Amino acid sequence: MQGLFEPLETETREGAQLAPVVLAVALDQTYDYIVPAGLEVEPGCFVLVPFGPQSRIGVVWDKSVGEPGKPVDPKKLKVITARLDAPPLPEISLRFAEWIAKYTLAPLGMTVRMLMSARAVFEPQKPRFGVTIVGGAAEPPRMTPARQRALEIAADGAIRAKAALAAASSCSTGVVDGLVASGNLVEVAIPEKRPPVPDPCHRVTEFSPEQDAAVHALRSAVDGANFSVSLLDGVTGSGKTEVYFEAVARTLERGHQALIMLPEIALTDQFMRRFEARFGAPPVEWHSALSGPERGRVWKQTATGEARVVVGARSALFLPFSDLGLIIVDEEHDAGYKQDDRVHYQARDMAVVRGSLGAFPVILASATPAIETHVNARTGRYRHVVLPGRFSGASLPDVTPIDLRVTPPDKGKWLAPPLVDAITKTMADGQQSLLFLNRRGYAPLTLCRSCGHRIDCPQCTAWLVEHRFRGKLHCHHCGFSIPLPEKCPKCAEPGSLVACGPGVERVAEEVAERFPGARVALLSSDLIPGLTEMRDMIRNIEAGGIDIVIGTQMVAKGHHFPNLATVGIVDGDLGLAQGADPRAGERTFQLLHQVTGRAGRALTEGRGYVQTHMPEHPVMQAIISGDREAFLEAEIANRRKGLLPPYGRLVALVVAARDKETAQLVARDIAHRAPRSEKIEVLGPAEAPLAVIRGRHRWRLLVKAPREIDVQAYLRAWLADLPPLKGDIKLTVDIDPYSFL
DNA sequence: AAAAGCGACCCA
DNA sequence: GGGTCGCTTTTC
Repeated sequence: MQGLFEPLETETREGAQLAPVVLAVALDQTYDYIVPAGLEVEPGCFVLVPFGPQSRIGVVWDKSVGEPGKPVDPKKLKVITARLDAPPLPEISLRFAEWIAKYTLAPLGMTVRMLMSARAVFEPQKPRFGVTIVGGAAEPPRMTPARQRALEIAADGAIRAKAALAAASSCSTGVVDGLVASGNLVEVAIPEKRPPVPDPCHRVTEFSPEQDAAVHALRSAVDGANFSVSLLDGVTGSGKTEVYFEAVARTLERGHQALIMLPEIALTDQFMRRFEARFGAPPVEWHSALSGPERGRVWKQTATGEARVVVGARSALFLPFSDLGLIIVDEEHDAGYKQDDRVHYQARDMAVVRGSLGAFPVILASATPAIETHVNARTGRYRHVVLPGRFSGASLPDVTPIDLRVTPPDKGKWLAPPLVDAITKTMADGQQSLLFLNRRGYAPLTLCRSCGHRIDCPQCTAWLVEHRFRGKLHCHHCGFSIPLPEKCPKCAEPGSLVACGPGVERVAEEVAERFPGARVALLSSDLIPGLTEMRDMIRNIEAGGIDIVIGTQMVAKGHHFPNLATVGIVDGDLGLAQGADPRAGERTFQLLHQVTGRAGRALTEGRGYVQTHMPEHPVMQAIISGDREAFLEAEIANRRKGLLPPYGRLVALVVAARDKETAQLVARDIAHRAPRSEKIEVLGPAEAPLAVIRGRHRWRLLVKAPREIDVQAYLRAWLADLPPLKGDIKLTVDIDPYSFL
């Protein structure tokens, strides 16, 4: 609900009214501006203001922020140029921006920037034009078959875009233009189309008794009309989506908006169809693939309340919802919810904050909840809603380890004999197989057989990855690429370069050799040009048009392939090597569990195979036995012992500079200046595992604090006393880091 | 975040 | 002297 804020009280001595304004720049304070006579501004509204030599858009705030007590020189005060007619931000959005800025130590201007992500909202909107029939006009002087067809289609009086009418009557837009010239059609503005309204009663879903209990629990959370967090915990295929749809339905019945967050937009197509089946209308989408005008439209619709249900990526959290009453975070364990550029925030945790500010329930859903979420559910901070078993009688796949020490693949090959046999059998049964390898490209390393040179990135500490389909070597950290060289760049020996190790492209090559008749789909983000192509491919797989799917982690998430019987994990050990990352085990478990869970979701019995060099590793044991609880116990005990999240808090500080010594010295100096504290540990500096990115050397510090400590206050005190950073030195602060590279 | 300000350096 | 380059400072 858009409430009225406290009135603005600041005034100059001459009596002119002042308004504090936050600008979308990296500054942590408001700037006061004179409100010209006759202009009405209220907190949350957007204004155009002069800022130094430039003109910028800002948000009128409801109080001064930063630089306390310092009176502004009245001569410096400038006047607001204009008020923009974009809908003002609701008060909760201002509080949310402040909260995140405080928590992440980002400047307020940067979190406000996230509230202004739809630039089109601030530009004068140009209506789109279309054509419609003119009643009673005389027949055009030269009637042609094409003109005839166009007029017949336009006869219903609807307004259509020129291109749409031309396509419908299979002619060029020239024909349409001709009819406009002859006066039979007229150009009119196309009215903004309103989003269709989802109907909570459109179709009633049949639930099993277990599901019914979960539905009831979530509905009562919505009816509680207050802040609460529920963990909806159920294996893949247990019907989580349909269950939380009922909470959405209840929210709609109570007249509030709902937000459903998904980690990956590629997932949305199947999701949209399920949503539409339940509610009779699609939800409003929000993600990075939207065009500028589309973003503007959605942004406005959330502000006016026309958008009832939004499905979106993490940035949807910053839409100006007028009356949000529920957030669902699907696949809540997914690391994609952590944003690691500009403002470092964890969208799942910020969704909980948003719920608390808006006094409404938040539902976290996952088959493999994050350890943090688990602990919160166990200690009663979150409600734990469990969905046991798979729906429609299908069982979870059996997972068989393939010990690569016992049955290794042939030399230069990557699929071990037992996995090849399983795929052969699956094909013979007319079912689908999925091969998973979380590595893009053809080979992660190219080396020279003659001189031993390994081709690395000139500006990062990383090997160049061969992408054979594109004929290039790429750096996955900075975007550097070179054409695939013919000879060694070091010793110039021709034909001496060899590809080492597998990427998905190489697995696809092996599959094509071994199964010449198979229809193969290769799903890797760098090989798919856009959202449409991705969706077409997924639909093709669903429809059974593919025998073997090969993919990176984008196939692990959420898809439902009814005919998929066998899942093979090419390298189960891949994620476990990341030594310093306390979440490596958990993440590998989640990923492997999600991938193997793709098999046998319909009626077929699913089978999973994990190729590994260490079948005795606890993560592998947990995957093989399916004993999630035992694994969780061990991980939780581990976290508690090591004071790792959620029992302790981590903050990563990274110092980066072009010069290695400078970066190291500054990092050491910063560590040295850390305020003494008995409870807080400052580790490092140590050279980052990815020591150089884009030519900048990086040194890391890790701060470890007990949960109850106000780590932000500690950091603020520490960083405020630091001498200003000179030159190209950059310091980034990452509260609750997810990446340890 | 972006532009103005300012000093260091280069050149003929 | 004029001009450019790169770093620092300022923005109500």
